[in-house]
Amino acid sequence: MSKPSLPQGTRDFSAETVHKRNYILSTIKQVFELYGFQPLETPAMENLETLMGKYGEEGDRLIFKILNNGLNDPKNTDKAKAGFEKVLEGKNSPLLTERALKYDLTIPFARYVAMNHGILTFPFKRYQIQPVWRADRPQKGRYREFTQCDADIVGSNALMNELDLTNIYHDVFNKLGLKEYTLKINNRKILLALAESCGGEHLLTDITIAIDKLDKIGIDKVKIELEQRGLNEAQIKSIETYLGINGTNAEKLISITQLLGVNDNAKNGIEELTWITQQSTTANIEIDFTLARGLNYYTGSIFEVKAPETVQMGSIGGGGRYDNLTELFGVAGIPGVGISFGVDRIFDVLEELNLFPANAQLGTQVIFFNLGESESLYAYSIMQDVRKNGISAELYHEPVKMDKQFKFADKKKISYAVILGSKEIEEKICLVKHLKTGIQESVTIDGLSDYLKNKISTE
RNA sequence: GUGGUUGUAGCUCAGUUGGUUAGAGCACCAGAUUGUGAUUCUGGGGGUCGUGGGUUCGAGCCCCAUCAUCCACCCCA
Repeated sequence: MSKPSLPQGTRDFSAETVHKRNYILSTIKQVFELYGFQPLETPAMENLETLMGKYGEEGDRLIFKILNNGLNDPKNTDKAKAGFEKVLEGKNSPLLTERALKYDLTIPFARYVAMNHGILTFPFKRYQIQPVWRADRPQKGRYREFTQCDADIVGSNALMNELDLTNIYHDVFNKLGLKEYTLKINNRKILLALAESCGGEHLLTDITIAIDKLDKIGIDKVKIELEQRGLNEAQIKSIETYLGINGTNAEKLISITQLLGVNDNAKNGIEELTWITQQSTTANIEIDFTLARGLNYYTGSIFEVKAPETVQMGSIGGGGRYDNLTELFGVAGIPGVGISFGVDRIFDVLEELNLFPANAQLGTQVIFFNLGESESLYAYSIMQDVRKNGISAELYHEPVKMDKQFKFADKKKISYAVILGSKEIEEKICLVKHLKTGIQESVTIDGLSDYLKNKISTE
């Protein structure tokens, strides 16, 4: 047998990592619920048909497909071969694969809303935290299995929802200690107006894909890309002017009105942006007309969250408004707006800035040293009392040299050691040693739980 | 999907133009030390050199394949 290994792009999470991830996830969850969102979970797999064609050609290629069972049954041989022929042509075939792992949380959510729109109360606010899978080539900060963390409101056009979502970002990042984040905001209607002023709505996709890369490749290369996508010099010129707008939020709104204000779509978009930035009380919101976001289903406000500039990290969250997500599943007229947190990247940022609180990684708090068979049995009964008081405790599993027991405690980052030997038992006391400072105190056995509770809470 | 990088002990790595029985530091275990973490000393366990083929008298080293890794592109979180 060969050495055990993990599939490409997947990870095991150690206790420390799980504790830290849970700290992030429970913080987000708490805020979501505070804003009236309810949880939803959907299966790991969906029917392939549900997912295909929803993420563009590239996306279809990256969906993990699940091979049907029973293909080796002789009565299925012809079907399997026919299906295989189709796959060789680059097509999918239900003869071979009917199910796939979910690729994101949005499409399964849309499917859920389409299936249940009769019984849901609108506006429907749900959050969802689950793993998704993509058959992408892994690299820095990119995995084949990763956790998405979404909140959406469907069935309402009110801009109040956008305001709520920006405040959720603010609350979450403040609770996580990431006060220097930037929430970039733009409106797809303004981009649409830009496309129209350049010659037509059909240019929207090409323009958004190109300017979405501005951050990464610079203005010159964006111009080259626009040229390759078939735009002429005058069109590129006006896009460059658009991208050059800067200043405070208020100044940007004036500039954009001068540039595109005659266009109805632009007017709407600018109105929406103005309202959101005026109502929002946080200083972290920044209008950014270069923000485009690749996903084509966005139709109104779009968001993206940047980590503080001191850390080299792409976006740690994003979202936007869409008009007709459920139309794909035959239910029209349900608009929505949503946001997403990039949990893995937030993890890396908090790690780099050392923002995890010490209690985010707490394991065992107290260890009882094992000083012999009868002593340890006595210690065990005392330990049970300590556990009843909500303090996580363990007893060293065998009577070995204290040196070894100290090292064990050290490795497990346990804060306190309780020494309870024959001498102490006789005197009805025990010695409690704080392992970081080496300070040792004598405590009565009856008072041990209270002593530890007090110590741990004031640490 | 395209191009490149790396893979040797638990960890970090060395290993000469292919040549005896593959090394170091850290970690681990035991003893010096049978109730207080250090230091020091002594001894010890650990490797099918990612995997499978090939070339060769001989392969950790060369060739092919494969798996994993990291990086860039594409795309995206």
